[in-house]
Amino acid sequence: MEEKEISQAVISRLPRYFRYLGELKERGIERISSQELSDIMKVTASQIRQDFNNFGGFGQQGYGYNVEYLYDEISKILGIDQMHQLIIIGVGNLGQALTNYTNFNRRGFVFKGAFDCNPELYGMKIRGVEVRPTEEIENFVRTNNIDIAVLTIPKDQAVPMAQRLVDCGIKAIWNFAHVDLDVPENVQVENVHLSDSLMKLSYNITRYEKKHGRTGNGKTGS
Amino acid sequence: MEEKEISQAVISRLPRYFRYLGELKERGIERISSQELSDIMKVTASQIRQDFNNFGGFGQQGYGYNVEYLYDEISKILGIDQMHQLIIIGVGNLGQALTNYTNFNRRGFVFKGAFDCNPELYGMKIRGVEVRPTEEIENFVRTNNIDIAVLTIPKDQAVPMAQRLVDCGIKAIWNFAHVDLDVPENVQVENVHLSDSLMKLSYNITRYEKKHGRTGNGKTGS
DNA sequence: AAAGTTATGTGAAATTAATGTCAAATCATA
DNA sequence: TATGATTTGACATTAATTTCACATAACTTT
Ligand SMILES: NC(=O)c1ccc[n+]([C@@H]2O[C@H](COP(=O)([O-])OP(=O)(O)OC[C@H]3O[C@@H](n4cnc5c(N)ncnc54)[C@H](O)[C@@H]3O)[C@@H](O)[C@H]2O)c1
Ligand SMILES: NC(=O)c1ccc[n+]([C@@H]2O[C@H](COP(=O)([O-])OP(=O)(O)OC[C@H]3O[C@@H](n4cnc5c(N)ncnc54)[C@H](O)[C@@H]3O)[C@@H](O)[C@H]2O)c1
Repeated sequence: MEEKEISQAVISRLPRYFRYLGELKERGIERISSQELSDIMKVTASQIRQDFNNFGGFGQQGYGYNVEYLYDEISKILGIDQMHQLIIIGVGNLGQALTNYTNFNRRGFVFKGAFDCNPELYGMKIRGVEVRPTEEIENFVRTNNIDIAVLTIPKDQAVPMAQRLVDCGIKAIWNFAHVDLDVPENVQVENVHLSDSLMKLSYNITRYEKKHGRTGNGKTGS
Repeated sequence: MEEKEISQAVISRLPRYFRYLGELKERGIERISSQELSDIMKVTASQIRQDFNNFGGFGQQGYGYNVEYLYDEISKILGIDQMHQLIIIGVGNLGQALTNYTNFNRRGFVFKGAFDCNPELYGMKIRGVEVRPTEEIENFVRTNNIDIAVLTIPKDQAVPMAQRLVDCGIKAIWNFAHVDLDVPENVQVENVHLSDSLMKLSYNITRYEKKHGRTGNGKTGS
């Protein structure tokens, strides 16, 4: 059986489809055509059909797509029909914020453990999740079938920690440290580089102002 | 003068170049060829040259690129040679984590104000930034030359809040709420959809397991 | 059940992005 | 200052992605 590789460009769009379909579902809408979805989402109907067709025909000619069915299929494609066990490494500002966020749960992402190297944090509980010393990571990952490690530690710590995670059989790393991780291909990495995102925003501000001749609000410190 | 539009694909790569150049600069390295950078960054030398050339010739034939000069030029392109004034709207888990993060400062992104609708938070200070009632947003944005609003409020609040920000002349919105904002083209939006990012990770885990036939937490186990 | 309508799925065309190639400029060196 | 090595910038080529267009299947209505 020939499984063709789906491009990441397509995958990146799936969560957005999923979100819109979830909203339609909640509003009790049963069916939708690629054209209607196109109007709502501001992407071409053609792209919508192409995207879905990568995974097989979910629609019906003359009818369109069944919202609930399509929603379920996308959730299967994304693998969020299954539970994922997470641990968080680095219980600082960002680590705590993520652990406290309840909405990941609703998509089947469950925080099972939290780890830090700061002894003062040991035993502290965040939404029922206890903070443990980093020494326990390896054992915890293995005995609790952890899929994903969330890395919210300083960047110089992230590289060796990623290696430890790889060595104890983690499946994926959600990396918030501002550094590239070099891992084998059996470990998936998704980077969230917030500074990069902010810089892109800065570029777009600058570009717009250049193009439209507004030099800005005088600013530069003041 | 004909200013050709640079594709967002190129822009997305600039912060990464910037990061690597910063590291080279700190290590005291003066010059680098596209081939050397290619080896370090794992992108083709051709793409590096092509990317830089979008903005004019920064290199010298037979020599390569001057690290510091290139670093400075990219920082100008990204607009981070200038200060940016930020406000944060929604001082919850995520809002506080972001406000506490000192590294944005070093790139010229400065938090000038924080706003929430919860009266219990008014007057609270986060790294010297005082939390104010949302009613004061409009006036604050105008009198303090705020460029960027960071939106860390629930998604149903984000849409009307974005409208208020647009109306009082904000230049950009850094949106963490899981919803698409519809704003005029003079306002730049950069979305950080963390759930989308997690779903992509989930997809890649699933894809890898499908491809390699490991259904459970079988481990790499060497 | 037939006729007309709708909207998918698909292959082809167009566009956009990435990679490969090489002449020409500059560097290093003797 | 001449020579050979290096490396960019520009252009050509290839690959990937998006859009177009339409035959075809299924729906709806009479
Ligand atoms: N907070 C933000 O808004 C933000 C934004 C962008 C990027 N980041 C990145 O996220 C990471 C965390 O940021 P933060 O603001 O939460 O930092 P933080 O200092 O608040 O927290 C870091 C935590 O990691 C722990 N730690 C350090 N080394 C460790 C190790 N080897 N093993 C386990 N725990 C360790 C520390 O004890 C601390 O509790 C950093 O890499 C930062 O660059 C954060
Ligand atoms: N915390 C996370 O890790 C995380 C992850 C992904 C997405 N998000 C998104 O970020 C946003 C904030 O998440 P959070 O975890 O910080 O939530 P939170 O509940 O901790 O904080 C939200 C804050 O916004 C304030 N608020 C609500 N409505 C407001 C309004 N109209 N004006 C001003 N302030 C208002 C609340 O009083 C609260 O202080 C949400 O949209 C959430 O979906 C958060």
